[in-house]
Amino acid sequence: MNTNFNEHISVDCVIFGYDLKSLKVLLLERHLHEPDGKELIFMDLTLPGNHIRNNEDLETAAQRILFELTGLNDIYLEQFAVFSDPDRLNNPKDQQWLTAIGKDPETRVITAGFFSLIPLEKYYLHQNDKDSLPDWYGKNPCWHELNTIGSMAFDHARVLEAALQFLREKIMSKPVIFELLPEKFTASQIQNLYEVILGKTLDKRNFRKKLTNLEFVVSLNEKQEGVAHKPARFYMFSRDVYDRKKKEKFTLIT
Amino acid sequence: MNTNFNEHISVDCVIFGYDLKSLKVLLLERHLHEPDGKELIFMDLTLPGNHIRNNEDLETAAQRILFELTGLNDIYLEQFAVFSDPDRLNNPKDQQWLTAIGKDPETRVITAGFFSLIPLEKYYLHQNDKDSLPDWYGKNPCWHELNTIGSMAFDHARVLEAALQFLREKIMSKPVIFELLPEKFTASQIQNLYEVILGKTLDKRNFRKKLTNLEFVVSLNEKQEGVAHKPARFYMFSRDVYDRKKKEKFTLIT
DNA sequence: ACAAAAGTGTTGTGTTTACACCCATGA
DNA sequence: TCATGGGTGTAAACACAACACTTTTGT
Repeated sequence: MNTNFNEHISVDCVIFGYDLKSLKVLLLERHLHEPDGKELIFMDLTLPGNHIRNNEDLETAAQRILFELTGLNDIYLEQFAVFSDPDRLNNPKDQQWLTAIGKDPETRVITAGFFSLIPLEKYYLHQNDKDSLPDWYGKNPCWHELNTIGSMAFDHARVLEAALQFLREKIMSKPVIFELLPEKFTASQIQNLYEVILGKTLDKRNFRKKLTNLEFVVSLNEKQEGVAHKPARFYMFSRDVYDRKKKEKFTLIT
Repeated sequence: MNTNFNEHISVDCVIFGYDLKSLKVLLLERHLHEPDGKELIFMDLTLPGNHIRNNEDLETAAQRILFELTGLNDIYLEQFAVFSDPDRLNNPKDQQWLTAIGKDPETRVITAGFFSLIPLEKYYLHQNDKDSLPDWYGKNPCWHELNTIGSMAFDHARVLEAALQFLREKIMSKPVIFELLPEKFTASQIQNLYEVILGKTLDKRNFRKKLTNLEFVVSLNEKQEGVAHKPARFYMFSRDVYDRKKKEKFTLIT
């Protein structure tokens, strides 16, 4: 087994981030230029992704590719689906692009979707140099608001939609919500996060009742400062306590 | 794109069946003979699986392969995980077998696991002719009790374990349990099925209370006949009603 | 008459929902 | 003193867990 790229298998990463206001997703730009000159033919958006190497696990590949394209390092990644439609790269734009970067547009490629959640404040994206990079390389990694995303490459709109659905189901049964929050967060922040993910509003009093009843959400003796209203108390998630009493079910929402 | 086999991508199917007593899984035998003669070198068990064709969706491939190997036709299949460890085919036995059937044992292969549930009584497996088939072809499809399974090919023990875990989680939130039952079933039959899948016993009265409260489980005016005890009432699952009121949550178990 | 499995209700406890007002801070 | 979001309690409805005896059938 060698370290070449496997031309049939790729990974794509859907990285969700939360800035204490809205849910965002990490995307790159895909550019296509005239073969000779600098003329831009089109630009659209793409998930960070690429082909795996033959000696790599899918997850290792996803970690590597994400790092290469965006500078994000060593973050929790989880595979959530595989996209295997034989026609998934057959839109005219995609065929044109594949041909332009020197690939055989007929090659069958399946992709594994990976998903991750990070608190925006904690990570910095590196910026690559748009103009010196070849067309096959994703440009300008950026966070995008979920509901204002333009045209996407390949079947990435579908991949994103599936990831969002996966996220919605996952937060109902596993404590992944905390991956999106800063270490210390207020009750309203976590409630707002649920609301933006699920797209519905929740009752404040009932939500807080449940929150404060969870033993693994520990209330700190620390409050917001410098806000123009009654300062809110901070909480944090204790994975220790959670692991110790996994049995207790995770129902912040019903 | 062509119809050749893709040497990097395979599918494996974990088909669970229930015979109103215990949970079973569908396996084939993998044989390895001396290159010349009829001498059997080893035999172990394998999930039904094979490589996909380049013009096939993963699910289409799984359907085709399952049919070719076992005769099962047009059954509900769902992808549940991908197995991509670069060393997944590197056990000595597997390397020997791959070489013997004329494959390059160094080729990287990832496999998509598919999973299905069927009521045993409704399906017949075709029997293939062990002795006239080449070694690369799975032999003698059979239902095996889950807790008496011998040595398995490749990483199939892991695949099976993952499928079982997936099933345990899935029955808690989706009405897939009914896929394992005959159209008409009794309360004890469905309770026993939960018990064998989850590996724990449930309270009869509480279970039946919940069962009869589900609007999409309709109670029939029909009873068992010829049993040496009080005959039990039959129920059936109405997908119609379920689809109409998806909102109501699916909790036969807590 | 016996064996075998079906069927059935109550009570205490915890969980969910719905709902409206006062509080602390900075500007 | 105003605007902003923080913070709190109760009652009614419902869901859950624990628990033991009677019924119907075939043999």
